[in-house]
Amino acid sequence: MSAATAPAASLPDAPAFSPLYQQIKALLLKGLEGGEWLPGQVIPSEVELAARFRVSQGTVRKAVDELATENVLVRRQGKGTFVATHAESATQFRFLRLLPDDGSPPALQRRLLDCRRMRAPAEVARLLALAPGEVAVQVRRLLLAPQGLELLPVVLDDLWLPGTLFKGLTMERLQAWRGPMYRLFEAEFAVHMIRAEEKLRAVAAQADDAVLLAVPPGTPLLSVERLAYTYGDRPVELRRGLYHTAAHHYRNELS
Amino acid sequence: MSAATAPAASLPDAPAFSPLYQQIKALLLKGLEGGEWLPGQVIPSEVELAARFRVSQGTVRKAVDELATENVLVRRQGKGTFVATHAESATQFRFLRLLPDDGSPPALQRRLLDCRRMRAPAEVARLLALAPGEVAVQVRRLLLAPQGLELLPVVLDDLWLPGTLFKGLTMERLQAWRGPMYRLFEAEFAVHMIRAEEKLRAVAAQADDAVLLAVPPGTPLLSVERLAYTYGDRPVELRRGLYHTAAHHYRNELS
DNA sequence: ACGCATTTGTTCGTATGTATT
DNA sequence: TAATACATACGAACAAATGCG
Repeated sequence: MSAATAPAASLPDAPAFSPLYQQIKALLLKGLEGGEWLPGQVIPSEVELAARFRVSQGTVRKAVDELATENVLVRRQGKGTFVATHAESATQFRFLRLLPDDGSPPALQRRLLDCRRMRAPAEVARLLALAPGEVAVQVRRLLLAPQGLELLPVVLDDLWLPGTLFKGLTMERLQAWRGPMYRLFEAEFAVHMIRAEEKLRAVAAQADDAVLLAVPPGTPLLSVERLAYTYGDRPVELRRGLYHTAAHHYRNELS
Repeated sequence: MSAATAPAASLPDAPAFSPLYQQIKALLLKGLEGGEWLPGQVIPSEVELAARFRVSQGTVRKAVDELATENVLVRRQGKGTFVATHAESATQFRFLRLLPDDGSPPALQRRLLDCRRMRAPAEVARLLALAPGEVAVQVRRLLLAPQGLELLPVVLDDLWLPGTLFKGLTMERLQAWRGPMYRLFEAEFAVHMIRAEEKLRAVAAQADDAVLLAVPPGTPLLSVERLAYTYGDRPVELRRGLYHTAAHHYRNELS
């Protein structure tokens, strides 16, 4: 966006200029990345930040505004500005787009299938920007929806996480945890997901997946491949979900 | 969000208070809805608007800012603020999320299959907020992607439009049109899509759809049901797309 | 090629309103 | 009630991009 009128030669693509509020925004992000303020905590008030960075309150405000619209920060009038967290029920379903067709609120239960450490397969390593052969944690789980008196499997999730970041993530630890998984990652491993990219396609259920999802082999399933990022655009989770969309759908808003 | 501290009784949920800039925003939207400024045109400068509405430039600015982040307006430094349009190549693919797996830019060709006027089926009428039995226009088309030297069908689209708004929309008219369909709607029927909701699921190809998409019956397809809205949250298009996701995927960004 | 007017973009400052504790 | 925080609103000045004479 910036270097449209850049000199025709030499300089690769120098930023060369950045508005003050963008610089402040970058500084705030650095603070968040460095753990100066943790998810759920208040950051200093606008006047304090203005004093610290030697800019006007309005400039701080503009930086915070952008971080708030990106869901990195949350403003609360009269209380302060907080680091976003996956703890609150409001933000609970920020990354879950699967809804029941009947319009009822999502109410999925977890069933943990597996959790193991291993060398990351080449493709996984590439997407997570790991060195070849580096260790990764793989997690498998089912999400089940109440259907009358029963629980029917709806989602089969496969997760890959960098082993260095998730030391000590075990089956027991996951099993014991109540609450959103991303909240566990925040609280126990200091990894906070702020953004994700998803690729969706329709696929046919393989034999083994079909068993777990309790559908006939060949049943059309929605495949959702997610790459989730922390601060600094670092990919830290690869997730492959298979959604059975008989009584649920993936909702998206375009604008 | 507003009436959290409202008096416990009588009033249902009165807005009771709206910031100035929100009122200005509403006035701008009314102007857009009324056709005072058409897609692609400039709106008055910030100072002019400030004078007209008797508020400060900063207040106008905040209203315009919000409309710009909603993609209703587009700001261009040094030139002015413009009404968003589906004409420009930049916004061309705003509502198209299907991308080739190989990362190449989307390059889909159209093939019109059908265009007819008829009474809207009950379900279509309900979603488009039409009176029962009201006339609707149905359009069918294929989107094809170049694959080597051939063209392979990738998307089968089924559209429903309110008949009263789209008088004179014929097969010939569609056939003759070069450019985005939403641009045709803007230019010829004064209907501008600003927002859409999509519901995605995986389905098996029916016999007739399979023929058109050149896939075996039962092939998993991505079903995308879109409801598109104009100003004032009026639904004006129902679209059901079937995507063959063998070499393409639906991309989504979460934040 | 240059400068000028216009328009949005950035930055500052100040005052007041509203929500929370 | 008072203090603190974010929210709204105004005003002013300069920078950067654009288009025109």
